[in-house]
Parts: sequence; C-alpha cells; structure tokens
Amino acid sequence: MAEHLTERSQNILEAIVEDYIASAEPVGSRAITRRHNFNLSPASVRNVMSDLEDMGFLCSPHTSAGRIPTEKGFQYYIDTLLQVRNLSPKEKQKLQKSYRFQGMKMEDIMQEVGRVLSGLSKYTGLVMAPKFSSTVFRQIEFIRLSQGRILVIYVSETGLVQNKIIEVDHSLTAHQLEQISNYLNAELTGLSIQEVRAKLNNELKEERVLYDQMRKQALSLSCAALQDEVEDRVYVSGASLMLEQPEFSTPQQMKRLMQALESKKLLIDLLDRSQAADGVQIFIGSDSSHIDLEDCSLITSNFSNKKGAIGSLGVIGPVRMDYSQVIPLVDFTAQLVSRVLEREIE
Amino acid sequence: MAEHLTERSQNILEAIVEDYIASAEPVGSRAITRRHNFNLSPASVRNVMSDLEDMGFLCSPHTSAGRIPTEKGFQYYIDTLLQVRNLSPKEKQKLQKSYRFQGMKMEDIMQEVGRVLSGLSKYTGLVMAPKFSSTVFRQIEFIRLSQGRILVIYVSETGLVQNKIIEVDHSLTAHQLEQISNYLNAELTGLSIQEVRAKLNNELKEERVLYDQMRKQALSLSCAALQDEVEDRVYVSGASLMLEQPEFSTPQQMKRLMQALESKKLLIDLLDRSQAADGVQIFIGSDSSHIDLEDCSLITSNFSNKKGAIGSLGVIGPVRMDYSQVIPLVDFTAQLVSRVLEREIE
DNA sequence: ATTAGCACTCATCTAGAGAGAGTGCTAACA
DNA sequence: TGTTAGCACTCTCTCTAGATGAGTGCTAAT
Repeated sequence: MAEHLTERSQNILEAIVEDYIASAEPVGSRAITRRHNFNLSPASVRNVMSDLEDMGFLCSPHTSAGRIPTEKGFQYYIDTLLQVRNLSPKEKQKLQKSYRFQGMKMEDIMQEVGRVLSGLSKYTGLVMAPKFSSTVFRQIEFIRLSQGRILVIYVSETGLVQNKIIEVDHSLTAHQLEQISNYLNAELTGLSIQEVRAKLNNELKEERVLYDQMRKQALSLSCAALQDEVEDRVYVSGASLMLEQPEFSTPQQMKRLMQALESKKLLIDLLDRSQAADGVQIFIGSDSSHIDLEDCSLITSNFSNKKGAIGSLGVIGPVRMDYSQVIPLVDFTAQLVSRVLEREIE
Repeated sequence: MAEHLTERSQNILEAIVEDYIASAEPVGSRAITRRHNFNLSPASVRNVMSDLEDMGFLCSPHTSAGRIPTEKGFQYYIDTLLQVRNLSPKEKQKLQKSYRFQGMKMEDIMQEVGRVLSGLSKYTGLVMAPKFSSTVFRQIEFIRLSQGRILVIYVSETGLVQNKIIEVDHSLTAHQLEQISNYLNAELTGLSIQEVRAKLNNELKEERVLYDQMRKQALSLSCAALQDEVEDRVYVSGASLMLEQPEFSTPQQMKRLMQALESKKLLIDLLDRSQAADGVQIFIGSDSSHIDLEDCSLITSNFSNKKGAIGSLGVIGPVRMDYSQVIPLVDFTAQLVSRVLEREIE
C-alpha cells in the first residue's frame, strides 16, 4: 500500500492535486509546467503522470483529457504531502469571534457551530450533539400534564435538557411525583445514563422493592423515561452550498446529494463512526461507505467535556475539497466547543 | 377582478388546469378534445383558449406550444372551480394512523407531522411549532449549573418545554433557587407569556419590591429567562422531493429552491402570515411575495389547543400542485394536531 | 356559431464539421 | 540514459443546418 514515490513524482502528484482542487478540471501536462517551476518539459511530466496512473494515483476521464487524482491519490496527498498549517493566534481569535455562544443552550450551540462551519468552509456543516446516554445524570423532574400523562424533564451535568412525555396507567399526585423525583435525584446523581439504566434494572429485579410502593413507582417511571430515546441529534447547515460545487452540477447529482444530506440516519452513522477515534478524521469518497456520498469527503473531529459527553462535528464537501483550509477549521472548532462545554459546568 | 366566464370557458379552463397539473406540460387544443368529451372541435377550443389568454388566465411559453395556466388561472381554478372533496371516514382513519404521536413530546410531534405531510403529499412538509410567547405559563424550574450560570426550564400548559441558560452576577444557592421558583410558580400559573412579561415588568417598577430580596431576584431572574427567545421553530421535511418536480429540473432552479427552503427566516415569515387568518389558506406563486419561491404554492392551516397556543403547518409544492389532494390533507392534519395537543392537557 | 383546412412558427432532435486540448509514441539530443 | 521536440491520434465540446412535429391563428365553408 505504502508505495514509494520519487521526489519528482511526489511533486507532480502534489501539483496535480492542488491544481485540481483549485479548478475542478482535469489537469494536463502542459498546465503543470506552466503553473509550477519544475524544470521539466510537458513530455517528461507526461511520463511521470503515466506512471502515477499505472500506480493508481491518477486516472483520466477519457484519452484526451488531463488527469484527475483518484481517491487513492487524494489519500496519499493527505497522508504524506499535505502540510496542515496551524492557525495563527490571530486566525484563532478571529475564528473564535465568529462563534457567539453567549448564553446559549446546547441545541443553539450545536446549530450555531454548524452554521459557522458551513459559512467559513463554504461546504456543508455537520454537528452531532452528544448522545444523551453518554451524559451524566444530574436531575430529573416530573410534571403532571393530565390524567395519566407525565412530562419528564431530565437534565445532564452539562446542562443538556431532554424531555419526554410518558403515559402511566395509574394516576399520581403532584406530591407523589415530587417524592419520586426527590428520591431519584438523591439516588442517581453523578451516574452516567448507562449506569443509571443498569441500576434501575437491577433494583427493579430485587423483590423487596415491590413492597415499597413509592420506590417501585419511582423506578418504573424513570425506566420509562429513559427508555429508547431515539434522538435526532444531527444538525446540517448549508446543504445548498454544495450545489455550487461543479461535481454536483447535474440535476441527478444534485438530487442524490440532497437526498443523502436529508437522511439523518446516514449522517448519524457516519458521525458515530467518527466518534470511535480521536482527533481529526478524514473520510474520503467511498470510504464513507455510502454510495450516495461517493463524491464527498468528510472531515470530522470530536468534542467533549471532562464528564465525557461526546459529540462530533465536521464538514462535508466534495472529495476535491480544500483540505488545508478545512482541517484546521474543524480541528480548532472542536477544541473550542469542548472548551465552551467545559466552561458550562466548570 | 371577478370576471365572468361562460360555462364553456370554465369547463375548458378547468380541463387545462387539470391536464397541466397532471402532465406539467403545456396543453394544446387537440389534447383537450381528445381527453375530455366536450362536443367541440379543436378549433373551437382554440377560440376559447385565445379568449382566456386575453383575459390573463392562460399564457403560452411560445407561439407553437400549448397553453399553461397563469397564476391568475390557478387562482380562479382554486376559488371557483375546484371542489375539495371531503375525506371519507375511512380515509380519515387511514391518515390518522399514519401519525404515531404516542408518547411524543412537542418537538417530536412537529417533526413527525412534517414527515407525514411530506410523505403523503410528495411535496415538502412545513410545520411551525407554537410560538412560545403565545403559550400559557405552567411551571418554571431553575437549576444551578455553575457559579453564575443557571439553567432555566420553563414548561407551558401544553407541555412545551423551553430551556435557556442565563448568566447572573450574584451566585444563588439551590435553596434560594427553589424558593424563587416556588414563588414564581405560585404567582404566574395560568397567565400567558405576554401577561407574565407585563406582570413582571410592572412589579419590578414598584418600589416596595426592592425591599424584598427574594422577590426581586425572582423577578429579575424570570425576566432574563423569558427575554428575547429567538426560536427556530420551523421544521422542513422532504425538501429533496421537490427536486423530482419538473419545474425544478434545471440546476439553477434547484439551487434557488434549496436555498429558499434552507432559509428558515423566509419560511417563518410565510407561516407567520398564515397565522393571521383562519382555516386553510393558499398562497399561489408570487403571492408568497418571495422571489425565490415564485414557482411554489403554499397550502397552510393553523392548529391550536384551547389555551390558544397557535402553530401552523402546511405543504409547499410547485404552483402546479395537486390542490385537490393536498388541501384536505393539510386541513385534516391541522385538526388532528389540534386534537392531539388538546388531549395533552385535557 | 362551428369547423375543416392550411400556412406558419418555434422548440427539439439529429448528424456532421471543426476546433481545441491532451495524450502516447518515436526519434533525436545532451 | 534521462529528457525533449515533433507529430499523429483520440476524444469532447460547440456550432450549424436540416428535419420533425406539435400547436397555433386565420380564413373560408358549413
């Protein structure tokens, strides 16, 4: 896999990738010699290009067009040629100013992050809020809406608020509900949702619980409340910006892309995968494994606070994306968001 | 404006509109005589069509194409020709089954409604959740996140939950917060947010309040909590379905439409206007006043519960939309949602 | 009033020519 | 032996011209 390229080949591959990123058009031997000062004739460049094509880094759409980088070409470029410059303090500050998190609750922050990512990159911004079940329990409140309908409000350590309506067959008074929430708040604080679930299930199994009406109700109520939250935690911003990209210029391509970006499920999938690893991750084209995003690359990074609630954010753009610009953007934004979330709980 | 058309003209106009809705292509005199049994020759139809064109109901893309209805033509069709059939009980039941509101909280319901509207109409579903300030106060809770950062959770009579983080300069203990929320809950229950705001402002002005620390804090805290909520209350579903419509088949049209549908502000505008009136409303093409939606029509209706929290829902599609199908869909869905919301508070 | 007939218009489709960009190969060159 | 100039070749893209066909508007006959 890690084939060795001569320095000349590397230079030429780099030139091709960069020219292609800039122009979105196949680049020819002539164009390269014109734009870069290799002291080589087009013919020599052609020879190198031919080699690169044999090795699978380049391909040509047809005989008499220039070459375009394959996914493998992009991969190589990103892995070994691309130098991600770090942001200067000034740039960092500027970026930081783009975000206005003042007094925002979680959802607003997520949305705002998406907007800015998309606005700065000119591609589509993607944010996945921390999974609720990865958060730490802080407080639970019950509010009786009507006979048999109870609104459960659940707050995590990070200030993430989740609410849900549950139906119960036996009616409960406000007083009973208060008792129950007091009990749960005392019992569960500081546990992660996974732990809470485990604990609840265990206790419910214990027989002696059955004799304590209040506890029993408390447990079954919170069980219901924490069950199967299917959350829609993905925020997509600036999808229509992608339509400006020449790779999505035909109606078919547009449709396909828009459908894909509308499918939250697909995006959740992708971002979930991103969460498995640390740092900035790059999925190139068919790496993303979904056929409808085959012309797209995804750059993601995770954010988290000390309590371990993990979310992901990123930018999705054409494979021919400006990686050198987007990578530091995603990287620093993730750090920024982590910091903001940590500040929230201090 | 209300020009008089002979019965024959009406019939032909109706035929043209319906054929155009079905085919998206200009309809010619020949096609009409073929498809409908007017006992008329194409030539006679042509004469009528020519008249209709003069009156502004039809236009032709070019000399040798058929005619297509103008917006005025559609308007007339909807106002006087279209018979919106009521849904049969069976259809109503079927529709009702499409929605699964069981145990859903407000946001989920809104989203689900959008999804179903879009799925059934094959156009784009639009839902605007009730404006928060139009809801009725039920309960407020404060949770101390960190030094100076307080999470406010506010619940309306309908079970709508709103949360917000506010920053305060003086720190408050959990006990103090509890006192404050008890006080507010006792004072404010049953008032609409507008009323709550008015009351708070009035009381803050009264001098004697200044001597009661707790009350003062309570008031200023809740003032901060209820201020300037800029909510993003619009749910758009199935935007990409619009790309299947022939009127949006070119890349330019697609881009324009997608941008418009991404602009929540624009949609909020439209739906806000819908709230001003009762019943099903239809905005045809440039009626919508926004240039980027000039090829679209919007069918909306409002939903509400007895407490007066009002939201809107609707379907946005091409002007050449299947009105006879979508109007009852929107109408009945609005009723359905109203009923569900009322059930929530009972 | 209605209709058949006919000339006319205009978009769409097709084929073919020409231009342009870029390649691959070969032979000459340093 | 690596590099380069030259040249034939390929393929896309664009432009033009002609053919096609749908549909109109007008006129004259019924």
